[in-house]
Amino acid sequence: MKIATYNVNGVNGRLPVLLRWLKEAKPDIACLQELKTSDEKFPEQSLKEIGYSSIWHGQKSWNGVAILTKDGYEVEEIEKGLPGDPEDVQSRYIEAKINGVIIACLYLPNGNPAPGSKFDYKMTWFKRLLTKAGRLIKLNLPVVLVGDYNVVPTEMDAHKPERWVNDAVFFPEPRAAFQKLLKQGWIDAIRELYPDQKMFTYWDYFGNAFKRDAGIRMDHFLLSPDLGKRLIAGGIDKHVRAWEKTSDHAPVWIEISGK
DNA sequence: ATGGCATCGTGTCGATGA
Repeated sequence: MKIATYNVNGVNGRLPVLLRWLKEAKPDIACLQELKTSDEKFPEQSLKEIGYSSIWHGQKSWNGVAILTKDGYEVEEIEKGLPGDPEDVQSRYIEAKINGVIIACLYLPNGNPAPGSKFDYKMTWFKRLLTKAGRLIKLNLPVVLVGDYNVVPTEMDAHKPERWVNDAVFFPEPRAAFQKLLKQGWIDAIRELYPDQKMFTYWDYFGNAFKRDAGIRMDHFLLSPDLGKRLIAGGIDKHVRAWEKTSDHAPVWIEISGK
């Protein structure tokens, strides 16, 4: 089973790129972030026409997450919105059970400018995620905690770490929180497959960042321990970042053995 | 220290992102 994640940065503006990538990559499950659309304007029909069913948690203009599945899979929606703060109106979390696997699709707050209130929100959200992740891993079920974490875990995950030291994605606090997730037992799938390689999932639009390969790795697949044993392949669809009208992120995918 | 570039909305610029 192939599972992918893609921060589309506007699902309607990006629709041609999204459809082209789906037809090419053919993931069984695709988790999307930064839909930037209200629920009403989610392009359900266009995705249906190429064989994907969707569940989504949208929000006008900002944020938004979705889980797409190839027709034929049964999707049991579990939750929209991350628990822990009823006042939080931002759409950044959606969870479903598909084919016996719990898929938690998330878009962690960026947190810039840091320090400040947005950074505080990032860390509060991260603490709620740690609580949620701790509960999920205790279920002893196959779980995928996947999406745009807005965290560059280590220096190896940045082309030029110095460029990011004043950015919330590279601040010590979110990096420490990411390490806490790993300590819970989650496996960073891409790092597991490529322990020594610089692997990027995001490149700035400006300064020819993609051509210079001046990227960072912020989109992550965290796998529950049992799923980690079923990990057989994974990668980054870097070529998609070179397409016309493309997102600043590239899709990331993994292949899990079994049904 | 800043901007670079791109998205969305009801706009022709501001807010947001990273």
